[in-house]
Amino acid sequence: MVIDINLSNLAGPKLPNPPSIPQPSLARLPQYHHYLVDLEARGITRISCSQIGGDLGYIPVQVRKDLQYTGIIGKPKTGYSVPELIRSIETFLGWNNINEAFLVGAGNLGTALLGHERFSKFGLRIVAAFDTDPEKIGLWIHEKAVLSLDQLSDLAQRMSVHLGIITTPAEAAQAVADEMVKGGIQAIWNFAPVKLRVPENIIVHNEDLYSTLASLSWKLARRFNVPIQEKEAV
Amino acid sequence: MVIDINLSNLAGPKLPNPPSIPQPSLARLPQYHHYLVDLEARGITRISCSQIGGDLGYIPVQVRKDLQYTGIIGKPKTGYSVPELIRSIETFLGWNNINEAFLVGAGNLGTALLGHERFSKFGLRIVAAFDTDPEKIGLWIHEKAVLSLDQLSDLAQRMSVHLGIITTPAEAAQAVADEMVKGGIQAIWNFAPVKLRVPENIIVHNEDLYSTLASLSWKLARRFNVPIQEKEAV
DNA sequence: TAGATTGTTAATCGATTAACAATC
DNA sequence: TAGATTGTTAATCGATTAACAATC
Repeated sequence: MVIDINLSNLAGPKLPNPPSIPQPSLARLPQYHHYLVDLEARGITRISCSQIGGDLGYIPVQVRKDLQYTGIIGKPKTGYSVPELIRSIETFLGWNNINEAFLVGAGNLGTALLGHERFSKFGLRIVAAFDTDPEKIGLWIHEKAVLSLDQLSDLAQRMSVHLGIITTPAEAAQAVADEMVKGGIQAIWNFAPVKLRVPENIIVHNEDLYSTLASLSWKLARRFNVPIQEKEAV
Repeated sequence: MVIDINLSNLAGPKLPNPPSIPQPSLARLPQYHHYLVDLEARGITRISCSQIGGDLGYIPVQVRKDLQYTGIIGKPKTGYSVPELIRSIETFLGWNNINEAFLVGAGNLGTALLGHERFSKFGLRIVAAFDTDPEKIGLWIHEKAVLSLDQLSDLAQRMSVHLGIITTPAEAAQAVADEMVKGGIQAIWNFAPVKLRVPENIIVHNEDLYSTLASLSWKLARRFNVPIQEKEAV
């Protein structure tokens, strides 16, 4: 048995924790999961990579590689056990252990996330919201209290909440992130269109709607405004 | 002058329209844009790649390559003109021409997007919402009417709306996409965690929150449950 | 057994980074 | 001019895909 403990966490300017799975593979796992849960509901117990790939639009090898990262072992000729595969993905992603989270920014988007019950199936429970607007502080949104941002770092420490969600305007995001770090929060899910400056060891994931919007509008513009590109001849 | 018209749009199983800019670069452009607008507001008129990179956490070459795709030309020694660069990015992304969009799924997330005024600065105007829930049809959310999904394809054609936003539950998403395609919609911004099956020529971008959540929970789990990986010795 | 499917190693492809030339 | 910075070509790196071996 080979035990492989990675302690390179504290140093390293580029790889704070060399991921043993490529980011794109990681991002595809929930998609397989969703698909498999649906299969299971329909009573299907075994599945092959080609079948999964065919249904989701990937080539079989890619599916196989992705699934292998979760540690699943398939049987030649018959494929994988659907329930086993589901459990394997859930365990791998840590969806069995609930992460409690604080959300900052009780605007439209924040409210939407607070009301998203389904997150609890995927290891996420938002336990409280925070804001700086006195009109919002004291409200309850989807059964969660809206507290003053001042209380965040203290409460995060006392409740050992280690996940923070930022749904504030861009201008406020950095200050919120600073508060979160002060409170010992380990990971930040950032919906504000800003690159946050945080210590090395804090995990940050951006959900930047404007990036997607940029791609969409570029492609639409390209399609409608006839794709002509001018270049100065040399 | 070299004119380069790309007509490979209709065929090609892999490259429906070979992008002349890598997807990651495209996704970074809005970030530069945001940063530059802020600079401009502070009265700064010229900027170098190393400065931008230093502030946003990229190396200078990468910034330079990204910006070059927009067609901007800089001056050695002095860098780029801030206002020119802003305009260059906006033109490149097509943010000057407004895209009108239909949104389907007037739940929490849909409501949040309907209320997001800032989108209009980035070429997006959501003109109406749709739903199948009779309780919602007829309502007005953030000054936009909620109509019956039945009306979508007809209205999309008559108003030549070519962008659709899906904020329905996973189960409903495919049917909605089908309606959109029927109505002649060209591009879909999909927030449902499902891989949509649409014709080749339809542009689809997924905003899959569960992908991000997967990454976050995997990394958190990895951090807290001591990163030990067992492998069977050979 | 034969053949389908997993598992694994090698080749390809695209994005990032490095090295260097051009220019103000 | 000298030096900073852009522009461009080459090298590197990581993810995807192809080729093939192992196995039920």
